[in-house]
Amino acid sequence: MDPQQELADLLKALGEYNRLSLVYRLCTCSAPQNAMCLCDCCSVDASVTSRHLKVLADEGVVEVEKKGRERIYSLNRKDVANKLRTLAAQIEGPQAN
Amino acid sequence: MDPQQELADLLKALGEYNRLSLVYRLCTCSAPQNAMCLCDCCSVDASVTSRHLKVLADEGVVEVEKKGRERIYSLNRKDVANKLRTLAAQIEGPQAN
DNA sequence: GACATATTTGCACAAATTAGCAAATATACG
DNA sequence: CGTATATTTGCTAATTTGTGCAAATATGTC
Repeated sequence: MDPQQELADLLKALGEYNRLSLVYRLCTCSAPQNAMCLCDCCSVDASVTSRHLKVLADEGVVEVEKKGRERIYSLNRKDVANKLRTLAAQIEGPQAN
Repeated sequence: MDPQQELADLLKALGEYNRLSLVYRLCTCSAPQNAMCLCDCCSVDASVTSRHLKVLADEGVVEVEKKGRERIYSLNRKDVANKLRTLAAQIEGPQAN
């Protein structure tokens, strides 16, 4: 797919309050979390959290691992950070002073 | 306003294809551009470009300067780049290796 | 098997978003 | 003043998005 479209989709995925809350939550937790635990950080129905997490997973922001009846989520830290930094560098332009 | 909400709004502003096109266009142009020139990079009506530029301006992504009947747009390079890098650092977490 | 917990899915709905077109506004220029 | 160019604004339509609730699915436990 168009890389620009992919980046736009990533930014859109991050650009929603509750999804960003989920990401922040995963940032600060050293251990991966299951969906119900993550559900606490945004005051919405569990089904909504489930859908938000799916969006984040589809965009590669989070990784999912099945563990019994739970889904354990963790951040794709390096990958997302690199994409954001690449964009930052492009926006900042050649001169870095 | 809630800083998390502000960041979400910034990311949402960047997370739309045509707006991201405008940002990229402003990235690569060394000189600031007026709206009609910027209009070329996304195949939409001028009024749509105008609205997209307003969104970007409201989020502090671009600066506007009136010059005659034109509006000259330029990127807030440092500011946007810093915000993206801050988020990248948070997502990446403590270990930077 | 019966039941509890975790998560997803179907459906409905309200709100937000994007887009286009025509009209309005602002400014330059003859 | 009349006209051309640049940009914004009002209106509308189509689409997407976020949400909640109930039902379905998946898995663990007794």
